[in-house]
Amino acid sequence: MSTSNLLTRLTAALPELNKSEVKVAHAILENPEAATRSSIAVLAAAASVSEPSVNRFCKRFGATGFPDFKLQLARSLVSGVKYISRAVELDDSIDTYPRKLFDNTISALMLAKESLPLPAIERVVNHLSQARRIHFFGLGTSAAIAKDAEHKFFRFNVPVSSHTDPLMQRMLAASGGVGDLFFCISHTGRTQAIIEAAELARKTEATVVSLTCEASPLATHSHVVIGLDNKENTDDYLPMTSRIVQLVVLDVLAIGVMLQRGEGFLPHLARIKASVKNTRLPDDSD
Amino acid sequence: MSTSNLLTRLTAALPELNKSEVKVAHAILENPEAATRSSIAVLAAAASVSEPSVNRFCKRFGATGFPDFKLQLARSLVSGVKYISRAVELDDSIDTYPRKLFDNTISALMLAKESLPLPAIERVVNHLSQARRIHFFGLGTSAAIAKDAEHKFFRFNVPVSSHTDPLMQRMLAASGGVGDLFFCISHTGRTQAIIEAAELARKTEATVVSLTCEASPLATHSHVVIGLDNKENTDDYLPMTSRIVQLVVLDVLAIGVMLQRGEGFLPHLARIKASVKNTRLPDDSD
DNA sequence: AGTTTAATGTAGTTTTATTACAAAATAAAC
DNA sequence: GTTTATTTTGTAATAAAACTACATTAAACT
Repeated sequence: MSTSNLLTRLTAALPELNKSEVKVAHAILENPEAATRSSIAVLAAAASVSEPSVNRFCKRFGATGFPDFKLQLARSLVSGVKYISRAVELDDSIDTYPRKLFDNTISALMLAKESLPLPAIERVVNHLSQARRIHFFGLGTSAAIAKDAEHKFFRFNVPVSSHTDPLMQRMLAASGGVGDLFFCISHTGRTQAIIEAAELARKTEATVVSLTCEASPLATHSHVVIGLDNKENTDDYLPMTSRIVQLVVLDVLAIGVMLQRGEGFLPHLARIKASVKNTRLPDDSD
Repeated sequence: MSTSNLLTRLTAALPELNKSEVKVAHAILENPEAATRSSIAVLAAAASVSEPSVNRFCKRFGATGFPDFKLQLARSLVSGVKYISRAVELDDSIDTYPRKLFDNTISALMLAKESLPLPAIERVVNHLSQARRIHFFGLGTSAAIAKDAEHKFFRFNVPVSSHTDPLMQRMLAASGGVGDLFFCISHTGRTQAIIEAAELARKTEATVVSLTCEASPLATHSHVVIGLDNKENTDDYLPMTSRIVQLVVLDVLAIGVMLQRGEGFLPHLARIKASVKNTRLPDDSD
C-alpha cells in the first residue's frame, strides 16, 4: 500500500491526466472532505463528467473502485494536510495562509520521499565519508543551503567550506585534486557560474557531486547527481518548498555519513555539542 | 462530530448493546481494517446477523448509514499513526534511514502547524512590513537560517542584512533607532551572544523580534516572540527538524509581508526574478 | 399462559457503482 | 487535407449494495 498522501499524489499526477480526469481531480481537491461523502453521481456532476469517468479515475489511482477510493481519501485527510496545491491567494488571511504554507511544504516532502534517488544518495554518502576536503557551492537561495551544509558536515572531522563567491568557486575548482569533493547545489541546474565551476573541477582529479534537478546542464557535468524533479511553481516569486526538500536531503546525507562512521564516532559529536554549552545560559532541563 | 476514536467508543458501548449488535461489534473489532473494505453483506455474514442489523448498528453510532460508518472507521484507524517519530538507529540501512528522516521532518511540521502562534506571527508581519531596516541575527545553525531570511526579505525593497558575527551584532544593536527591526533567531533561546545583542537593541528605539523557543531568556528580551516549543531530541547531535520548522515559519512571514504589499507589488517581484535569468542557461520550458 | 414490547430477519425497493459498448475526439498516416 | 487508427469520453444496461417497510420471533411483564 502506498504510504504517501493521496492528495499529494493527485496533485503530482495532475499534468499527466486527460481532460476529464483533470476535472475530477480538481473537483476532489476543491473540497476533499465533501468528496469522501459524495456518491459517484454527485462527484461526476460536480466535475461535469460522466460517472464512468470518475470510476476510471479511481482505478487509475490504484483503488478497486469508487468506494475504495473514497476510503483512501478519507484516510489521507486524517493526516491533516488539507490545502494541497492550493496556492496562497492575495485575499488569504492569517487564518489560512500559514497553514497553507505548511501543508504545501509537507506535501512537497511527502512527494520527494516517494521518489528519493536512493542509489545516488548511497554513492554520495560514500564519496562524502571518503573525501579529504569538502567544498559546498551555491548561489542565491542555494548559498544558504551550502552554508547549512557546511555547519552540518564540519562535525565529521573533515575540512569543509562553503562558497558563494563565483570567483572563489572557480579558483578552488581549478585547484582540486584527489580527495577533493565539490558539492554543487542549484535548484535549476542552469546557473552558469556553478556549471562553469563544475566543469573546471571535472578537469582535475576531484569528485563533483551535485544536488540539482534531473537532466540539467549541471547534472551532466557531475560524477554523481542527486536529482530532485522539481514541480515547484516558479511563478511564486519566492523559492520555498524546493529549498526545504534540498535541506532535508542534506540531512539524509549527513546521517548517512554518521551511520558509516558508526558508534565509535558518537563521542566526537558529543564533544562538539559540549563545546557549545559554555556559550549558553544554564537551562533547567540540562 | 465526535473526535474520539470510533474503536474506543465501540468497545466502551459493548455492554449496552443487544445480542446481534454485540456480534457486529466483535466482527468489526476482530479486524477493523477488513471491515472498512467489506460490504454490508459480507460483514453481516461475518457477524452471522442480517444486513439490517448491521445497518441499525451503524446508525446507533451516529453514522448516517453503513458507508458513512466505514468512512469514520477508516479515519479512526489512521489517527493512531498520526505523528510517528521513528528515531534513526545505528543499524539502519539506505532503505530505511532516508525515509525515516523525511517522516520525522514531516511530522515535526504537522505538529508545528497545529500550534502556530498566529497572533504573534501577525504582529511580526506588521513589524516587518513597516520596518525601515531589518537585521537578522543568528549563530551556528541559525546563521544559515538568518542568511536564508536575508535572501527572502531583500525582495521587499527594504534594506536587509544578516549577521553571524557577535561583535557586529552588538554594534548594530547598540546603534539601532526607530524603524530598525532586529530579528533574532535561536533554537535554544539561551545563546548568550544573541541575548546580549537583544538586550542592547532593547535599550534603543528599535524593535526586537525573536524566533526561538517559548519562555527562554531571549524571549523575555524581545518585543514580540514567535515561540516554537521544540520537542526535538537534542541527543541527536545534529540539529535538523527544528531548523526546518523555523525556515517554514520565515516563509510564512515572507508571504505575510507579500500579502500586505498586495497585488501592486507583484511586478516588483517579477523584475527581481527576471534579473536572474541572464545568469542562467536557456531552458526548454521557458 | 397471554399480552406487550423490543429485537431481529425477510423480502422488496431504491440507490449506487460497474461493465460493455458506442460515439466522439484526437492523433497518425497517407 | 482526407482517411484510418487510437485514445478518450459518454450512454445505457447490469450488477451490486444499501436501505425501508413490514413480518416474525424472542423476551419481558402482567
